[in-house]
Amino acid sequence: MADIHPEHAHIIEQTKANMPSEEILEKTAEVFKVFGDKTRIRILSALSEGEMCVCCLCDLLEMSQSAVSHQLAVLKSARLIKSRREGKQIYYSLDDAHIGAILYTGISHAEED
Amino acid sequence: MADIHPEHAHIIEQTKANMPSEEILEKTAEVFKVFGDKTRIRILSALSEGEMCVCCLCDLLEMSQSAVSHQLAVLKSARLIKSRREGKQIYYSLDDAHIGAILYTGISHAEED
DNA sequence: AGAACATATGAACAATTGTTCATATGTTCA
DNA sequence: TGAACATATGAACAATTGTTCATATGTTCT
Repeated sequence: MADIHPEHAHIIEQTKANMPSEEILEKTAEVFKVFGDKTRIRILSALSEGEMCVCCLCDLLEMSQSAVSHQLAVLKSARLIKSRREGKQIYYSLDDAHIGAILYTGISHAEED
Repeated sequence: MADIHPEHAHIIEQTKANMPSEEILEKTAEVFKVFGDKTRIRILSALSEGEMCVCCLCDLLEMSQSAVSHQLAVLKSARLIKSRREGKQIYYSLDDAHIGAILYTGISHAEED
């Protein structure tokens, strides 16, 4: 770690003062981390069309029930999706509109260039 | 993988047809993956205040020059940031306004509840 | 109650990732 | 040109992560 240049000290302090707390930055990274997996993005993208049961997701994604369930658990514990039981099946959907907005922002960025 | 229920086949096809291509979904996950690390979020958050040289970032984040440089390389190759040399120092900044928007969306979500 | 179905979950393993250490590259100034 | 400074980069290692396999839980229907 290099020495602090006196003329930079002000900028550093100023920037530090304006940044969100470490706790918020940590939480932010955790949220993005959950979005940062192809399987989970596929699930979220599917659910952005409407709620869907686990077996539909398995068929749609062509993945094992176990793999899908594990990722659904990750998404749910991060509160990106919620579930509702109807008889034997469990339907998942995006937790709120905010999630769709984050997803859409990321997809838009990926679609550029 | 369970058998496809006939009454679900339509929903599955419909959803699949509306989803972005696998390539886009893959790219989307990759972008979020880059956002999904605390050190990189801290760097992006600092840069959202304005451009900053590497040594300032090291001081601000209280991290080694090597660790910061490695993450700057990751951010740059994902085109989330860009750089500009001025003498011995190299200044980094967010690549475009879109990056700040994605960051802000994530931070807002983390700030809720 | 028991069979069949839908989903969840624990353990294990391969693959990926972030940091550290050591060193290389590129710039300025004497 | 050589010393000092600013940044980049390769190798190595620990830690984290996603999938598979096996099995458990919970629901419906007869």
